[in-house]
Amino acid sequence: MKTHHALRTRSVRAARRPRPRGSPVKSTTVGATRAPLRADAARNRERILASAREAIVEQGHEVALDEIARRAGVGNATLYRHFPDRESLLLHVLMHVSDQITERARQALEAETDPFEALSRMVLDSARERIGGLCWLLSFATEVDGPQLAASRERVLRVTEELLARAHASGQLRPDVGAGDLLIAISRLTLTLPGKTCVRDGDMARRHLQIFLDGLRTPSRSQLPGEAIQLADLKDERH
Amino acid sequence: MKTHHALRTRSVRAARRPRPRGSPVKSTTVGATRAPLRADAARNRERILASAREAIVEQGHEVALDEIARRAGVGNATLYRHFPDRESLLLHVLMHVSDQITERARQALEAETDPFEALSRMVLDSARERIGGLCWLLSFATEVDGPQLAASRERVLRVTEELLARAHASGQLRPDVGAGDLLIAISRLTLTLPGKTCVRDGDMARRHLQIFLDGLRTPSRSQLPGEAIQLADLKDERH
Amino acid sequence: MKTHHALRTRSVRAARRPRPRGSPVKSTTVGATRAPLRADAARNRERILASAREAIVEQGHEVALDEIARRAGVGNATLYRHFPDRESLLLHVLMHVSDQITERARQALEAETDPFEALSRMVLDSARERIGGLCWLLSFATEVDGPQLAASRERVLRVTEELLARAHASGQLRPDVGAGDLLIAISRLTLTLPGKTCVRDGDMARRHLQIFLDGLRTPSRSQLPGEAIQLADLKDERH
Amino acid sequence: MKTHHALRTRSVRAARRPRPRGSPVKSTTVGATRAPLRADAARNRERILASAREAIVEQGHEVALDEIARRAGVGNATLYRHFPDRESLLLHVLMHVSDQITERARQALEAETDPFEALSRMVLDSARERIGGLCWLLSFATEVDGPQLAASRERVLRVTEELLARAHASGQLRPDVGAGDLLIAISRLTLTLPGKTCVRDGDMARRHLQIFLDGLRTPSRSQLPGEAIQLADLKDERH
DNA sequence: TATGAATGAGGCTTCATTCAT
DNA sequence: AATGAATGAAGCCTCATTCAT
Repeated sequence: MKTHHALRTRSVRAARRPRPRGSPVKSTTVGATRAPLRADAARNRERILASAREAIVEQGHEVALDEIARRAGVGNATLYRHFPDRESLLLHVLMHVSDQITERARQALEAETDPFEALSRMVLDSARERIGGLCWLLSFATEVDGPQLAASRERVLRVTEELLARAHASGQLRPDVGAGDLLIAISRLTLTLPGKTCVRDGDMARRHLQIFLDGLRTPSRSQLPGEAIQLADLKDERH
Repeated sequence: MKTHHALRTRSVRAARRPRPRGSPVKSTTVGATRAPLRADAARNRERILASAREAIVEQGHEVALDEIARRAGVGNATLYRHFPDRESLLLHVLMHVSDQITERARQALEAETDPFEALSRMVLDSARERIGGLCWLLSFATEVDGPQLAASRERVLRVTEELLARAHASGQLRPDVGAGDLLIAISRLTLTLPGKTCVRDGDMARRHLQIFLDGLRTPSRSQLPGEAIQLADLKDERH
Repeated sequence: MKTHHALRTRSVRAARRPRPRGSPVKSTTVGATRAPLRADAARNRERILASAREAIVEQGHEVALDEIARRAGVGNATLYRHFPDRESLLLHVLMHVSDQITERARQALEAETDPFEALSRMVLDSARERIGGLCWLLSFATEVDGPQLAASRERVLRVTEELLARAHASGQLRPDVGAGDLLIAISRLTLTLPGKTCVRDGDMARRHLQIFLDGLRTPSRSQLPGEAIQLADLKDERH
Repeated sequence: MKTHHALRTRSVRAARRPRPRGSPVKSTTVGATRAPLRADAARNRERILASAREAIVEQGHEVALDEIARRAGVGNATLYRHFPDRESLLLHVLMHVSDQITERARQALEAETDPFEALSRMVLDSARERIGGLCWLLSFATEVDGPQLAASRERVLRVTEELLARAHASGQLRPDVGAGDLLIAISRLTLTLPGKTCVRDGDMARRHLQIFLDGLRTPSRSQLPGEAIQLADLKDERH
């Protein structure tokens, strides 16, 4: 009875119960704020998200929710008011991260004239977000928690493809890599290692991302096994 | 964390005893099986180790021990008999993995004439072991659980340094990387991603390791931030 | 017993945290309720303590915590919320018992004019508390779990010494006994016997305590082996 | 759902299963050895009993059976061959203790001319056996494990009554105490205290038994509450 | 609305007992 | 006959989630 854990490694029970749907997911980024959301409530929400991200980076993606609530300085039930369950919270953190990467990638596209430089900038900026969790977002369901997550996902995918397309076009990027390769590799190289509270983790991630980028440049120094991982390959692989 | 017995008679006894046997752990590499270990028991032991590795690869390093026992087809207590606690089991799995990597690296050193090829071979072979757990082993205590782990650790470290030294000497490897860089990057790029039971994970790992290797070649295509991570940097980083 | 984290991510987190709150333990004797504690929570807490005492008396000090929780009519985790572990619960039960004995001893000191009568009254009153657990309290660490226990311990010790001192001074108490003798003997003669749920246990305890008291009177009817057990002898005997 | 634990506090399961009867209980003392019992087997049996007694004295009556087996230097299954379950082992230990006390009491009866001296000697000798477990034997079922336990029980009861009868007759022993009082008090005052590995425990027991004896002498220094506990009072109180 | 408290399921570990050499 | 190994049922503790203030 294999259980393909996803964002809810912690509780198996959740899978058994009827998902308590109907949670008022509120957009965290740009348009269409569903509910106006009182000022203090909004502040709480942001603090929870920030604490969650911080806690995950420090202790891994299985942090206790109470720990997150404590860091945010709110009661645990408040956390649940904003995010009906663990999965929801994590997804929103990922969305947040994703959106920030998207934003930076766009800036890179605008600011950098050299396509490979733009790509590099996006990759190295991603390292700053630390959680190698983009992968989850990418490989994870789109419609699960409303269209916002899907949108967020689409945004980062599209901008990544754009970056790659330009880099490919410029002839600086080896042709046998796809957006999937890039995103997965970023995820992995920035993933928090279990059992390590190594301070230099960030440094290492940057070093290794740089090496990876160097390996992406033309002329290709090797023949890659398998085929380029495209965006489509990252969809629906779960379960 | 001082434990004051007396009020917790329940669980104290075990702690008082000098731990019956220091786990009969027979060396997984060379020879010298410590304990004769009955035929069926030995089979169980191997099945548990195999199941553990498999389960960890599939579900992450936090798999329930009961799950591992179930996969191995033994009772939960049997698992405990062989490995007195979670830590012990994981350490033995890591040791097993480490030893196999060491073995392959040695073969690469012998068989390959080209130093960079030898390095590549070792790196790509590592991917086959999947668990990006080497990192733990490397950064983890040496004397804690007997000399076997220390030995295992030293072996993989030494062979890695040897590979790098030769590659550096041949001028094919960029000079600003150390054994720490290599091992950490391998760990990360082969780490099982939470939430993914993606079948092509192995393929991806190999692709990305190859790209990483390409980035390691001379001439250096960039200036790396920070300093080369050496082996010493991986030691004692815990706690 | 060094614990090396990293390989046991599962259970480690809790240990890392500085233990959320230092148990809201309101003083059981005088005043100064530390934490306001909601009405129902306070009720639960009292019920748990009462059930624990009852269960210990009936089944010995190794009763399952789940059993205690069941008797109290609360979930097992609720018990944990109030008392983070077995030790904590038992200590609070002991504290409660100790404080009651102290209180009664003080009343005896005030009310009784005859010093030996005061002593007798304290001893016989102790029997009513049943749990021969004072001994633990006495021989147990003082600073370990906060100052409250230390205080509770000191109180009962001091009042006992006072009672003995007066009885000695009056010439009614044989000189070769100390407070340690008294407290240990009380502990033993009121200890719940394993395997007995004998209803007359209390009666027996009182009978035997009375006989013991008679043996304490002057003139001494024998020469006691060994030396008088003083309070200091009861300290730090653990581990 | 109160469970009246007796000799098997440890496992509740045992109570659920059909008692695996038919164990070849062999007399440990005088007459009628059922099975000849090979020499080495007999030696094992004695070593197990001795280790059990020692372990119980040191660690309480809940020692792990494996611990006892280890002390005896035999495999755990060997222990089970001799004593089909925990209960059986404990009962035989008690029987052993009981028989030794009986023996000493008889010697005291013969050797001492003064009846109270004889009583004292028996009481103080009992302290040497340490386990305050006689009580179990006394209050415990008689027919459970064959007639031998019943016999052992009867023997110690009878000799105790004889000692008391003579002491009463001599006018040295206060009249309001019975054999039950004596045996229970001995049990309690020699009971191993949980959480204490106090070396002076034996000293204390002797001191307190002596004080108790002094309290038993005439002239009575008080009026005892309740009635004298007779032997009949100790029977069938369980469950 | 926000929060402290309650809960039950589940994980890890232990141990009495049975099985297979 | 003796033993090492296996087992399943608890026990203790944790934590995601729900309730009641």
